[in-house]
Amino acid sequence: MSEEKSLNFIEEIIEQDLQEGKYQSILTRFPPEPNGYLHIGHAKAICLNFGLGLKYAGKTNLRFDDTNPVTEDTEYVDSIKEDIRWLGFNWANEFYASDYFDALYGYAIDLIKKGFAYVDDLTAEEIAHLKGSPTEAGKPSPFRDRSIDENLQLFEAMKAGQYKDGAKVLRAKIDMAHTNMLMRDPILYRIKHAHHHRTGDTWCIYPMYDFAHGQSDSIENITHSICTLEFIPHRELYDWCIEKLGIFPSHQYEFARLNMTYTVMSKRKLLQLVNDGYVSGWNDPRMPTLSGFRRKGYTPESIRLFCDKIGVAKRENFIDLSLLEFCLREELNKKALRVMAVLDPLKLIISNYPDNTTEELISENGPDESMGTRTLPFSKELWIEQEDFMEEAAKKWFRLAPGAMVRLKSAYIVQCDEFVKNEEGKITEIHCTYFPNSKSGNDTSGLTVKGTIHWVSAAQALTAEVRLYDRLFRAENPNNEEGDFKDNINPNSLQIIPKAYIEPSLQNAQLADRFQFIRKGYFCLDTDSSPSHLIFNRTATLKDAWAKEIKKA
RNA sequence: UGGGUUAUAGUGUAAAGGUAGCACACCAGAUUUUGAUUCUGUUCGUCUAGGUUCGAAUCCUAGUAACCCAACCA
Repeated sequence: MSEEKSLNFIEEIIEQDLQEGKYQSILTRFPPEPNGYLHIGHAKAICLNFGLGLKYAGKTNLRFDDTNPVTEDTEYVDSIKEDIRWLGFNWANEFYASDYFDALYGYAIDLIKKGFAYVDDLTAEEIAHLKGSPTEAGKPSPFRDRSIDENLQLFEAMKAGQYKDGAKVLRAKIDMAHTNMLMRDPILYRIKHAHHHRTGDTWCIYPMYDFAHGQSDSIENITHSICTLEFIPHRELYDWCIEKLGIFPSHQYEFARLNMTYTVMSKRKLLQLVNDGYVSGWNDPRMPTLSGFRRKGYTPESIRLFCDKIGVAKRENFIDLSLLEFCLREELNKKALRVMAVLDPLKLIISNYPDNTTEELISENGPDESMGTRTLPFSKELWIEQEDFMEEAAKKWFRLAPGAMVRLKSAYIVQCDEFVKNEEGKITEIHCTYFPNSKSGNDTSGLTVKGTIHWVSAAQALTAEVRLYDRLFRAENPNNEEGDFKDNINPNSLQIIPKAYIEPSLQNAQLADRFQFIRKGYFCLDTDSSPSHLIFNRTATLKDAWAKEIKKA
């Protein structure tokens, strides 16, 4: 029953490289910039890079691309490491582009000496202006032809801190008329008198991405440097640097980043949601960040499965959020402990059940027998779900209604005799008769019912806060809509139920536990929870055929 | 208007000249002490127009569309 899975285009390249003996083994890297938290799009890149290392008996480095001290911080470094470990991957080495600042500086000197780089005194605006446009060639800077000695001197003075931010830059000398804008004398080094999270105040000049990334790959002997599509134009410059410097030739390959429905993936936008208070933080369960998914109750396995299913290719993609949810349910369905919780309570009184009596019933913890059983208290007064009763039964209604019978999960069959309504027209109580010989597992009543509902014994029920999450955006693609993406935020993305009734066994719930509140969804403890104030997050709903039925009508 | 990249069911992703397959979603049904799970089935696709070939998603020609590139961000 082995299912042969076809290779993605990067695996094909690797297998060919290995076959031809171009490399004995492969080395990949995951290169985040520590200026934000990792999101589900990063998970795709992580699974790809680390997965390749694992699949081909190679290795993968974690390298922080920390060349811009202004936006970077150790808070992000720590969160990124935590998230990668949580996803289940181990890096061979933890490196930083800042580890290579000396080497990079040396490379710059080398380029100057070879006549391939020069110091430019122009302002940012002037440089941009002379750069031309995609359809219009650029013009050379008046400083382009400085002598090698002068460039050397000036660059050293830059490093020594003799100039203010922006006063000078080091540029590559390539071709101001190049069709690739990036090749029009790109900036290699800029002056930033800023404190770096690792090198402190040692440097006041910092290399640009294009002068750091490829060389860092090269220094580490990365064989396959995998990045997203928008870096395609950079490859020419990547290769140019490696060639002019005569260093180890790493190669860059590009794949399409992940896009997903009902969310945004850009770090800039996520940062905005955090800073402007639309969410409680980077790890808000509505965020597409890995820390958000973790808090919401997603498992690393489900995210890895998702990354496996979406594939790797070069074309733009827009993945349905439901695929992620499918992967989640796929796993949780097998693992989650089944328990009962009533979120929107309605009192059910069993008229013919003895007063002041509690019965211990046995219920299975999950579909797999190995998950065992537990006992549940059952008594005369129960809480059931408001939505499980209908005053006038709809078509195909299997639940409670006047005269209707249902099975109380793991307990008895009851029949509704009457109900009580308050002045506002809200149903407050329903009265039933139970059939003593219909006890679950020992049913001799001969009755058959179509519906089974969950319940909690009122006397023994615990209370808990329950947080119900929905998608953060109401538009399938918030980026495509008119106006600001934030205008499309779903106003009902979080619904807090301050007092839900839950079965007593939940008192001992642990953070790592995964539950299915029967018929209501998958839930887990929130990090804010405490034994005296339990808080549960809804990880995902269950598929709901009845909800669909209603929609149709 | 220059350069680059990509086009296969609704969404993804396979098929390396030889039966267009798989997953999710959708729809219909069976089972069910969760209207869950599980199982079965239906519908739906090669960007367009030409050409080569016994045979084209695949090769050729010409179009078209989408995305990326003019940060001292990565």
